[in-house]
Amino acid sequence: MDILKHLNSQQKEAVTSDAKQILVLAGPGSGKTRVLTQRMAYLIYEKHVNPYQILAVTFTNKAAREMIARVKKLIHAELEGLWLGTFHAICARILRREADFLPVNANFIIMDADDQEALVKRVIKELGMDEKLNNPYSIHDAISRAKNNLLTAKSYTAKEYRDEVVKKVYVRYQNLLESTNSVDFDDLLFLTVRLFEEHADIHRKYASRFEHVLVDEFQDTNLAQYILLKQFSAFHHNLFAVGDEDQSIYRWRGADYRNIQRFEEDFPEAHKVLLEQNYRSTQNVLDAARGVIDQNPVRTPKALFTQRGTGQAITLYQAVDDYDEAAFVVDTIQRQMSTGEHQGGDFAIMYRTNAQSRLLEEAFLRAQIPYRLVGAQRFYGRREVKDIISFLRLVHNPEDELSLMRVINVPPRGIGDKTLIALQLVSQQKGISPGNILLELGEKGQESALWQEFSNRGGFMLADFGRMLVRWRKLAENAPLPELFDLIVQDTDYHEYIETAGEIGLNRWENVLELRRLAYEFLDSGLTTFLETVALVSDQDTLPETLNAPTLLTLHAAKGLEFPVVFIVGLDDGWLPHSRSMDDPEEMAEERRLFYVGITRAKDRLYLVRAEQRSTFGSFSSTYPSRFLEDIPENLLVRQGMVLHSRSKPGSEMRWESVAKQGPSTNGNKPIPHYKPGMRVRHPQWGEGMVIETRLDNEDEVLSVIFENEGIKRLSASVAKLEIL
DNA sequence: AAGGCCCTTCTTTTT
DNA sequence: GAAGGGCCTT
Repeated sequence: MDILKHLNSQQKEAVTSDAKQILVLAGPGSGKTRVLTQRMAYLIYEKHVNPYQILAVTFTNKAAREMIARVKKLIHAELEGLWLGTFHAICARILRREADFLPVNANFIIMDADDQEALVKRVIKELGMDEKLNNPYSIHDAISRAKNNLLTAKSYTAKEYRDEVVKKVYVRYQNLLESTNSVDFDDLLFLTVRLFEEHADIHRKYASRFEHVLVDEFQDTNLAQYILLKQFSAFHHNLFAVGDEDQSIYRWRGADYRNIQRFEEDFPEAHKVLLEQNYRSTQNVLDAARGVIDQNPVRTPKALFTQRGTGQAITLYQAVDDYDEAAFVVDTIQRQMSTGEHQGGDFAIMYRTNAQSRLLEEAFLRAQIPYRLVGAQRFYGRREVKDIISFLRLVHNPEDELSLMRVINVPPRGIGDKTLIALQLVSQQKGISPGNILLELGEKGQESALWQEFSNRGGFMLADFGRMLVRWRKLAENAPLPELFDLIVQDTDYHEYIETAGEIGLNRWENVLELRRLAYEFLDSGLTTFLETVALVSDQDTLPETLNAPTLLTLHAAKGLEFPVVFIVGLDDGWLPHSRSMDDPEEMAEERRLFYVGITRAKDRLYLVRAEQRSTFGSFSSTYPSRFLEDIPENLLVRQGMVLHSRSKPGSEMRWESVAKQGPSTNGNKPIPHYKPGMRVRHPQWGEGMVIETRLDNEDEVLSVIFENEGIKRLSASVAKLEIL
């Protein structure tokens, strides 16, 4: 039977096992996704399990989509009724169906990270606490952790003063969520667990349906998710988990790789399979990865091997500074693309923090090489995108106060502090939510009993906005989403608003159009689905699949992906490992796993890059090489770039290959600055501009020029054909 | 009410 | 080196 054809014996063992609980410990590149998809195909095709009775959980929507496609291909059939998605998406689906038993109704809004923090901030203010002393981020973090450990506000125990603060905020925070018909990310899981605990009949309904439960990336489940898995499989007890302790990188989000050990304790009969053959990387890459991960104390030892041969040496490039780091990456890519050795999509550049992408992006722009940037936050966190989504959320759920407050005066429509205070006051007195007050004013205008509660001017302004809201809601009832989208943009003059905002170089309107394009994909499914999808997108979901270009992404976002050529940049102590992880051994171990994940993404070629100096907000500071670099056997490495100076450890004899820079400007001439700040110049594409800064970078001159229509651009004098005016 | 200016403060990772 | 907050002026 061809479903099993391309499997090795360990994989086959996992796919066809008759055991009820199966734990597959799968090293990187060992065919974990393949095992998962073939297992599903095997169950359906061979064991005649109805897809309707299968539940599979992945970590990203992208992984879910890919998995569905692969299973379909294997069995040449549709997968009617199969449930496959992220924990959050699956829980949202259940909660909407069973909303009768929840503190919110089926139209609930899902709060994203920004919303959550804003809400916490609001509560802190409301309770008269000092924001400086009670960092909203960390309080929200504590609340989130509590929820992931299944602690309600009531059951949250306060041992120290800080816990009391958290508890107080938690109570009010949860109240606000309920009264505005919202849930946060963590509630999706927590409410489902409680729903099952408190309603045996509902629990039975789902548990008896799901004859087989499968889960990917099991090492990154938190307590709530682990309990959910047990609940889902409580009737048939068929639980198939795939994971790898060494790739656990979400501890800070409540994930606990010890769930793997817990699984073995909870299900002593479980069948355990180790996948150790790696099909992805060369031996050199695997040896480097192993050198790094072997330093972690608590782990199941795995003997990863490959038949792909030794492969090329790993390049360790030491840059002068972070500009040089970016230049090295882009030069190397440019060279390998021009020789035809690789195409754009073969490359990935990974870093620890999102901020590190900036210089890389600029370098790619300068070299005129398109690139793909992975990161949902970068799009959905944009002000204009959040604004439009807030309007839509308001249409969907007028009680969503956070959205209302966000956009009630965007663009400015004369609703200021005074009017808002009045609105809050009336809302409290009458027990009507601000959104519903607006709707009432919008519908009845001066006829409304509420009219007299407001000042003349305030009343008119609020009623104006209310009228728009009423109109939008009416349209939303039967018109397709893009039509609603357009009406909102039109009614609010949003285009004009962002175009006249006077910010240079920001293509805000393009982001709005991009969001509109996205809305088109929801012609049939409508507003609710759109908002839910938007709330639950993961970073990896934003990877433009069709563009064959180098990919920029964080190490976290890299999990589960692979690339022929991988650059890991910023290998300096304080960046990787990150400075925030320095004083906790558990966090340090996680940083190491993060590096391990990065290394093992590489199929053929691995570049490790660090910079002797980095600009951390404005000022340059020197760095030390990442401590993890010491754990890579020297014989795997070829060192390039600048020579380590006195700060390197005495006695560590290192071979450095001095390489001529092969940028476009290698001509041996000593550079003389040609440009001065204040000069007027003309660029062939961008037109006239003024030089605001120049600096000599290796053999080239780097200019910052402000263009009339393009804003500030950084360019290299040797590449940009500038004309001095 | 709104916009401009200067100040600080901060930057992990994300479903 | 950006973004938000506070304070000023119009």
